[in-house]
Amino acid sequence: MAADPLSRVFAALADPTRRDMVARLAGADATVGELAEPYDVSVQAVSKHLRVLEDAGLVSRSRDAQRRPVHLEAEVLDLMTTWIERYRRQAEERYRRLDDVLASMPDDVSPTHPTDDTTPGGNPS
Amino acid sequence: MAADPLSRVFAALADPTRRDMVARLAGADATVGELAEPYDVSVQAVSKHLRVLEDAGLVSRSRDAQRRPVHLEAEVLDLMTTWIERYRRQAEERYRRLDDVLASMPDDVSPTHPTDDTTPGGNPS
DNA sequence: CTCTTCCTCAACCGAATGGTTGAGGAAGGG
DNA sequence: CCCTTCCTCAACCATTCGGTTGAGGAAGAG
Repeated sequence: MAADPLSRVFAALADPTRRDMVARLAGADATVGELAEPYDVSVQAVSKHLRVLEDAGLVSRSRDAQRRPVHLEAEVLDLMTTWIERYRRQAEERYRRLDDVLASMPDDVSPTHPTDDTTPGGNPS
Repeated sequence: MAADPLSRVFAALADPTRRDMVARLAGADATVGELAEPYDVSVQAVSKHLRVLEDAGLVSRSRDAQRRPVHLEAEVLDLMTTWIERYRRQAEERYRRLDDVLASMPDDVSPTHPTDDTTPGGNPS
Protein backbone atom coordinates (compact mmCIF):
# COMPACT_ATOMS: atom_id res chain seq x y z
CA MET A 1 0.00 0.00 0.00
CA ALA A 2 2.32 2.72 -1.23
CA ALA A 3 -0.17 4.85 -3.11
CA ASP A 4 -0.12 8.62 -3.14
CA PRO A 5 -2.12 10.45 -0.46
CA LEU A 6 -4.88 11.58 -2.78
CA SER A 7 -5.48 8.05 -4.04
CA ARG A 8 -5.64 6.79 -0.47
CA VAL A 9 -8.27 9.35 0.50
CA PHE A 10 -10.43 8.67 -2.54
CA ALA A 11 -10.12 4.92 -2.06
CA ALA A 12 -10.94 5.21 1.64
CA LEU A 13 -14.20 7.00 0.87
CA ALA A 14 -15.14 4.64 -1.98
CA ASP A 15 -16.67 2.28 0.60
CA PRO A 16 -20.17 3.10 1.92
CA THR A 17 -19.42 1.67 5.35
CA ARG A 18 -16.35 3.87 5.70
CA ARG A 19 -18.26 6.90 4.45
CA ASP A 20 -20.91 6.22 7.06
CA MET A 21 -18.24 6.03 9.75
CA VAL A 22 -16.83 9.36 8.64
CA ALA A 23 -20.33 10.84 8.69
CA ARG A 24 -20.88 9.66 12.24
CA LEU A 25 -17.46 10.79 13.37
CA ALA A 26 -18.19 14.25 12.02
CA GLY A 27 -20.75 14.51 14.82
CA ALA A 28 -18.69 13.07 17.65
CA ASP A 29 -15.65 10.96 18.43
CA ALA A 30 -16.41 7.30 19.09
CA THR A 31 -14.81 4.08 20.22
CA VAL A 32 -14.31 1.13 17.91
CA GLY A 33 -17.10 -0.75 19.64
CA GLU A 34 -19.54 2.11 19.28
CA LEU A 35 -18.64 2.46 15.62
CA ALA A 36 -19.09 -1.25 15.00
CA GLU A 37 -22.48 -1.50 16.67
CA PRO A 38 -24.76 -0.46 13.74
CA TYR A 39 -23.14 -2.75 11.17
CA ASP A 40 -23.57 -6.50 11.15
CA VAL A 41 -19.92 -7.28 10.58
CA SER A 42 -17.29 -8.35 13.06
CA VAL A 43 -15.41 -5.82 15.17
CA GLN A 44 -12.23 -6.90 13.41
CA ALA A 45 -13.69 -5.85 10.08
CA VAL A 46 -14.50 -2.42 11.52
CA SER A 47 -11.00 -2.16 12.88
CA LYS A 48 -9.70 -2.88 9.39
CA HIS A 49 -11.89 -0.15 7.91
CA LEU A 50 -10.61 2.22 10.56
CA ARG A 51 -7.08 1.37 9.57
CA VAL A 52 -7.81 2.28 5.97
CA LEU A 53 -9.23 5.62 7.09
CA GLU A 54 -6.21 6.11 9.36
CA ASP A 55 -3.75 5.38 6.56
CA ALA A 56 -5.57 7.96 4.48
CA GLY A 57 -5.09 10.48 7.31
CA LEU A 58 -8.83 10.86 7.73
CA VAL A 59 -8.89 9.55 11.26
CA SER A 60 -6.66 9.26 14.32
CA ARG A 61 -6.82 6.85 17.23
CA SER A 62 -5.61 7.77 20.68
CA ARG A 63 -5.55 5.78 23.90
CA ASP A 64 -7.83 6.05 26.94
CA ALA A 65 -7.41 2.98 29.14
CA GLN A 66 -8.69 0.03 27.09
CA ARG A 67 -10.59 2.38 24.79
CA ARG A 68 -9.21 3.59 21.49
CA PRO A 69 -11.29 6.71 20.77
CA VAL A 70 -11.45 7.55 17.08
CA HIS A 71 -11.27 11.14 15.95
CA LEU A 72 -12.03 12.59 12.52
CA GLU A 73 -9.29 14.69 10.92
CA ALA A 74 -11.46 16.71 8.61
CA GLU A 75 -8.71 18.84 7.09
CA VAL A 76 -7.69 16.02 4.78
CA LEU A 77 -11.00 16.40 3.01
CA ASP A 78 -9.67 19.66 1.62
CA LEU A 79 -7.16 17.66 -0.40
CA MET A 80 -10.03 16.25 -2.39
CA THR A 81 -12.11 19.37 -2.75
CA THR A 82 -9.04 21.21 -4.00
CA TRP A 83 -8.42 18.60 -6.67
CA ILE A 84 -12.06 18.30 -7.66
CA GLU A 85 -12.78 21.98 -7.78
CA ARG A 86 -9.73 22.60 -9.92
CA TYR A 87 -10.93 20.42 -12.77
CA ARG A 88 -14.61 21.05 -12.34
CA ARG A 89 -13.87 24.73 -12.71
CA GLN A 90 -11.64 24.14 -15.71
CA ALA A 91 -14.29 22.04 -17.44
CA GLU A 92 -16.91 24.64 -16.63
CA GLU A 93 -14.72 27.36 -18.06
CA ARG A 94 -14.19 25.37 -21.22
CA TYR A 95 -17.92 24.80 -21.52
CA ARG A 96 -18.55 28.51 -21.16
CA ARG A 97 -16.02 29.28 -23.86
CA LEU A 98 -17.52 26.65 -26.13
CA ASP A 99 -20.82 28.39 -25.77
CA ASP A 100 -19.17 31.60 -26.85
CA VAL A 101 -17.69 29.91 -29.90
CA LEU A 102 -21.00 28.38 -30.87
CA ALA A 103 -22.73 31.66 -30.32
CA SER A 104 -20.36 33.45 -32.68
CA MET A 105 -20.38 30.63 -35.22
CA PRO A 106 -22.48 31.45 -38.30
CA ASP A 107 -23.69 27.89 -38.99
CA ASP A 108 -22.39 27.89 -42.63
CA VAL A 109 -25.67 29.11 -44.16
CA SER A 110 -26.95 31.60 -41.61
CA PRO A 111 -24.58 34.56 -41.57
CA THR A 112 -26.95 36.44 -39.32
CA HIS A 113 -26.10 36.37 -35.62
CA PRO A 114 -27.85 33.32 -34.11
CA THR A 115 -27.50 34.40 -30.49
CA ASP A 116 -31.10 35.51 -30.29
CA ASP A 117 -32.96 32.26 -31.05
CA THR A 118 -33.68 30.84 -27.63
CA THR A 119 -36.96 29.35 -28.91
CA PRO A 120 -36.53 28.77 -32.63
CA GLY A 121 -39.50 28.04 -34.83
CA GLY A 122 -42.05 28.91 -32.23
CA ASN A 123 -43.39 26.72 -29.47
CA PRO A 124 -45.12 23.63 -31.00
CA SER A 125 -47.04 22.50 -27.98
CA MET B 1 -20.17 -4.03 -9.67
CA ALA B 2 -23.49 -2.92 -8.22
CA ALA B 3 -22.25 -0.18 -5.93
CA ASP B 4 -24.04 3.09 -5.27
CA PRO B 5 -23.19 6.08 -7.50
CA LEU B 6 -21.14 7.90 -4.89
CA SER B 7 -18.97 4.85 -4.28
CA ARG B 8 -18.41 4.47 -8.00
CA VAL B 9 -17.25 8.06 -8.40
CA PHE B 10 -14.89 7.88 -5.43
CA ALA B 11 -13.51 4.54 -6.60
CA ALA B 12 -13.07 5.82 -10.14
CA LEU B 13 -10.94 8.72 -8.93
CA ALA B 14 -8.92 6.57 -6.53
CA ASP B 15 -6.61 5.64 -9.41
CA PRO B 16 -3.89 8.16 -10.39
CA THR B 17 -4.06 7.19 -14.08
CA ARG B 18 -7.79 7.80 -14.15
CA ARG B 19 -7.39 11.09 -12.30
CA ASP B 20 -4.84 12.14 -14.86
CA MET B 21 -7.26 11.28 -17.64
CA VAL B 22 -9.95 13.37 -16.02
CA ALA B 23 -7.50 16.23 -15.64
CA ARG B 24 -6.64 16.10 -19.32
CA LEU B 25 -10.26 15.75 -20.37
CA ALA B 26 -11.09 18.86 -18.39
CA GLY B 27 -9.04 20.74 -20.96
CA ALA B 28 -10.36 19.07 -24.09
CA ASP B 29 -12.16 16.01 -25.39
CA ALA B 30 -9.86 13.27 -26.66
CA THR B 31 -9.90 9.93 -28.44
CA VAL B 32 -8.92 6.72 -26.73
CA GLY B 33 -5.65 6.61 -28.66
CA GLU B 34 -4.75 10.16 -27.65
CA LEU B 35 -5.55 9.40 -24.05
CA ALA B 36 -3.47 6.24 -24.09
CA GLU B 37 -0.39 7.82 -25.62
CA PRO B 38 1.30 9.22 -22.45
CA TYR B 39 0.97 6.01 -20.43
CA ASP B 40 3.02 2.92 -21.07
CA VAL B 41 0.13 0.50 -20.83
CA SER B 42 -1.85 -1.14 -23.59
CA VAL B 43 -4.72 0.63 -25.28
CA GLN B 44 -7.02 -2.05 -23.91
CA ALA B 45 -6.05 -1.11 -20.37
CA VAL B 46 -6.89 2.52 -21.10
CA SER B 47 -10.21 1.45 -22.56
CA LYS B 48 -10.90 -0.40 -19.31
CA HIS B 49 -10.08 2.69 -17.25
CA LEU B 50 -12.40 4.68 -19.47
CA ARG B 51 -15.14 2.17 -18.79
CA VAL B 52 -14.73 2.65 -15.07
CA LEU B 53 -15.01 6.41 -15.50
CA GLU B 54 -18.02 5.90 -17.76
CA ASP B 55 -19.77 3.64 -15.24
CA ALA B 56 -19.22 6.36 -12.68
CA GLY B 57 -20.90 8.84 -14.99
CA LEU B 58 -17.74 10.94 -15.18
CA VAL B 59 -17.25 10.46 -18.89
CA SER B 60 -19.25 9.75 -22.04
CA ARG B 61 -18.17 8.23 -25.33
CA SER B 62 -19.77 9.15 -28.62
CA ARG B 63 -19.06 7.98 -32.15
CA ASP B 64 -17.29 9.82 -34.98
CA ALA B 65 -16.39 7.35 -37.75
CA GLN B 66 -13.83 4.97 -36.22
CA ARG B 67 -13.08 7.44 -33.44
CA ARG B 68 -14.72 7.27 -30.03
CA PRO B 69 -14.23 10.78 -28.65
CA VAL B 70 -14.32 10.91 -24.87
CA HIS B 71 -16.04 13.78 -23.10
CA LEU B 72 -15.86 14.75 -19.44
CA GLU B 73 -19.17 15.08 -17.60
CA ALA B 74 -18.06 17.39 -14.86
CA GLU B 75 -21.41 17.75 -13.10
CA VAL B 76 -20.94 14.40 -11.38
CA LEU B 77 -18.08 15.92 -9.43
CA ASP B 78 -20.66 17.93 -7.54
CA LEU B 79 -21.93 14.69 -6.02
CA MET B 80 -18.65 14.38 -4.20
CA THR B 81 -18.17 17.98 -3.19
CA THR B 82 -21.67 17.99 -1.76
CA TRP B 83 -20.95 14.95 0.36
CA ILE B 84 -17.52 16.13 1.45
CA GLU B 85 -18.52 19.66 2.28
CA ARG B 86 -21.44 18.45 4.37
CA TYR B 87 -19.28 16.55 6.82
CA ARG B 88 -16.27 18.84 6.68
CA ARG B 89 -18.57 21.66 7.69
CA GLN B 90 -20.18 19.59 10.42
CA ALA B 91 -16.80 18.65 11.87
CA GLU B 92 -15.67 22.26 11.66
CA GLU B 93 -18.81 23.38 13.46
CA ARG B 94 -18.25 20.83 16.19
CA TYR B 95 -14.67 22.01 16.57
CA ARG B 96 -15.82 25.60 16.88
CA ARG B 97 -18.32 24.67 19.57
CA LEU B 98 -15.66 22.74 21.47
CA ASP B 99 -13.58 25.89 21.45
CA ASP B 100 -16.49 27.79 22.94
CA VAL B 101 -16.85 25.26 25.73
CA LEU B 102 -13.16 25.42 26.53
CA ALA B 103 -13.21 29.18 26.43
CA SER B 104 -16.10 29.43 28.88
CA MET B 105 -14.58 26.85 31.22
CA PRO B 106 -13.11 28.38 34.41
CA ASP B 107 -9.91 26.90 35.90
CA ASP B 108 -11.91 25.16 38.60
CA VAL B 109 -13.53 22.24 36.86
CA SER B 110 -16.21 21.10 39.27
CA PRO B 111 -19.59 21.62 37.68
CA THR B 112 -22.41 21.32 40.19
CA HIS B 113 -25.05 20.55 37.55
CA PRO B 114 -23.62 19.33 34.25
CA THR B 115 -26.90 19.65 32.37
CA ASP B 116 -28.15 23.02 33.48
CA ASP B 117 -26.43 25.73 31.51
CA THR B 118 -24.14 26.34 28.61
CA THR B 119 -22.64 29.43 30.21
CA PRO B 120 -22.65 28.94 33.98
CA GLY B 121 -22.08 31.90 36.23
CA GLY B 122 -21.52 35.23 34.58
CA ASN B 123 -21.06 35.37 30.88
CA PRO B 124 -17.74 37.15 30.38
CA SER B 125 -18.64 38.55 26.96
C1' DC C 1 -2.67 -12.83 40.48
C1' DT C 2 -6.98 -13.70 37.96
C1' DC C 3 -10.65 -12.23 35.21
C1' DT C 4 -13.09 -9.39 32.09
C1' DT C 5 -13.33 -5.82 28.57
C1' DC C 6 -11.73 -3.70 24.46
C1' DC C 7 -9.28 -3.99 20.72
C1' DT C 8 -5.59 -5.61 17.19
C1' DC C 9 -2.76 -9.12 14.69
C1' DA C 10 -2.44 -13.24 11.67
C1' DA C 11 -4.02 -16.52 8.53
C1' DC C 12 -7.22 -17.67 5.36
C1' DC C 13 -10.93 -17.24 1.59
C1' DG C 14 -13.83 -15.56 -2.35
C1' DA C 15 -14.49 -11.73 -5.26
C1' DA C 16 -13.00 -7.69 -7.52
C1' DT C 17 -9.15 -4.99 -9.79
C1' DG C 18 -5.50 -3.78 -13.05
C1' DG C 19 -2.80 -5.58 -16.19
C1' DT C 20 -1.65 -8.71 -20.28
C1' DT C 21 -2.41 -11.01 -25.09
C1' DG C 22 -5.35 -12.52 -28.95
C1' DA C 23 -9.39 -12.10 -31.76
C1' DG C 24 -12.67 -9.28 -34.05
C1' DG C 25 -16.20 -5.49 -35.17
C1' DA C 26 -16.94 -0.82 -37.40
C1' DA C 27 -15.87 2.56 -40.60
C1' DG C 28 -13.45 4.62 -44.27
C1' DG C 29 -9.48 4.38 -48.41
C1' DG C 30 -7.39 1.76 -52.39
C1' DC D 1 -13.65 -6.29 -53.08
C1' DC D 2 -9.46 -6.07 -49.79
C1' DC D 3 -6.84 -3.48 -46.36
C1' DT D 4 -5.83 -0.35 -42.68
C1' DT D 5 -7.15 2.23 -38.55
C1' DC D 6 -9.35 2.61 -34.20
C1' DC D 7 -11.28 0.55 -30.73
C1' DT D 8 -13.70 -3.20 -27.77
C1' DC D 9 -14.53 -8.03 -26.16
C1' DA D 10 -12.86 -12.34 -24.01
C1' DA D 11 -9.86 -15.10 -21.51
C1' DC D 12 -6.37 -15.31 -18.41
C1' DC D 13 -3.12 -14.00 -14.47
C1' DA D 14 -1.30 -11.69 -10.17
C1' DT D 15 -2.57 -8.72 -6.60
C1' DT D 16 -5.63 -6.34 -3.59
C1' DC D 17 -9.82 -6.05 -0.81
C1' DG D 18 -13.51 -6.99 2.40
C1' DG D 19 -14.90 -10.37 5.10
C1' DT D 20 -14.29 -14.39 8.37
C1' DT D 21 -12.30 -17.02 12.61
C1' DG D 22 -8.79 -17.72 16.19
C1' DA D 23 -5.22 -16.05 19.18
C1' DG D 24 -3.44 -12.57 22.11
C1' DG D 25 -1.98 -7.85 24.10
C1' DA D 26 -3.32 -3.82 27.24
C1' DA D 27 -5.52 -1.95 30.94
C1' DG D 28 -8.61 -1.77 34.80
C1' DA D 29 -11.79 -4.68 38.60
C1' DG D 30 -11.98 -8.49 41.96
